[in-house]
Amino acid sequence: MHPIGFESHDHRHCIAEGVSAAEARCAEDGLQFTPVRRRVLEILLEQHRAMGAYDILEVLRAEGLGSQPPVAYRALDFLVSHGFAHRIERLNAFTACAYPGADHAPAFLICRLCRTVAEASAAPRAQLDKAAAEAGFLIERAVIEAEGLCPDCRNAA
Amino acid sequence: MHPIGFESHDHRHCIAEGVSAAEARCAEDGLQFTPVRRRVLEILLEQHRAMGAYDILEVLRAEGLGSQPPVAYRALDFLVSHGFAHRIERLNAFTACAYPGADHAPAFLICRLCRTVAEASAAPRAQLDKAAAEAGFLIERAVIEAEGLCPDCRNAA
DNA sequence: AGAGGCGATGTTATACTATATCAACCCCGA
DNA sequence: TCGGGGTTGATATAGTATAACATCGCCTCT
Repeated sequence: MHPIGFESHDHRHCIAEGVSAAEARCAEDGLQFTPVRRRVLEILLEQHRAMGAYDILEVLRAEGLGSQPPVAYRALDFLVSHGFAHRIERLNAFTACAYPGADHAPAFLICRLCRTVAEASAAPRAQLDKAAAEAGFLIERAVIEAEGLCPDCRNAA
Repeated sequence: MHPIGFESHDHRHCIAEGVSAAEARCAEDGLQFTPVRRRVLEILLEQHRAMGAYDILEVLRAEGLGSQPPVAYRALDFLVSHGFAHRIERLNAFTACAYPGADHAPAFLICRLCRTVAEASAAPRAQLDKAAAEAGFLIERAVIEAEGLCPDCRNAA
């Protein structure tokens, strides 16, 4: 409900919590939290920003963790499919999940200038679910993405 | 509110209405409804489906209306920016607007099998607006896209 | 120990989506 | 007639994503 991403906060906490939540879930579910996967999650967690797969690949390459697109895409697919990260469709980019562990239908507030992404957890889905049910449509996955200006860029402009 | 796209209907009506609404708005606002733009809108209107820019380009090419990507993208940009069509971020594709003329924030129900797209007009935005306002975020544009199975594909499966 | 399966990674190649750039054209109004 | 705005034509290139196949390490079953 309350979006995470704009207000100042102890960001080391976000990183630590994101990594350890993923670690725990992987241990619990028998998933492999490999070095590449861990590092990609860390890269995403370093900022509340959307990053393209090729931005991430550049970092991996510099660190000797892989140099070809599939390396980045595979790690991102893993993170997204297990809820540790989200894909921002509007930007063809990715961001770390701000509510790791919570089973949630996220809504994103995306700044078009600095690409900061805030994540609100409780998506306003009531009407959408109702419309879908009436139409006989089975929703498997819904994305809500709002684009605009974050508080900082708003002030700067 | 009520989604358009799945139930059987007189589809010629959709096409006629879509084209004539665009025609009227262009005349009113001094916009040029050129042959390429008209044809692209017609192509989109022919089905309640998301089509990629290159799918459209293929049709244009076969009809001698243009053969290079910018032709399709320019026409699509025009249609989208004036509300005659929508971009489906999830699919990197486009669909004709089902409520031409109405000023609306659309929500989409996208079938992952047949790519049929239904459009619901009244987006459930109250909570999103509230969260954004609290965060000091200025929403300029919001997309809601639900992916799943349409009634037909659901029955088939 | 050896065989086989499974998931992850390495690597090459290629497909798909989108835009920058500049030239040509057309219509209209000054 | 000249110039400007908007549209189109055409070439090139940028950006995003996946297919396909080889290899490796690990675990298990025998």
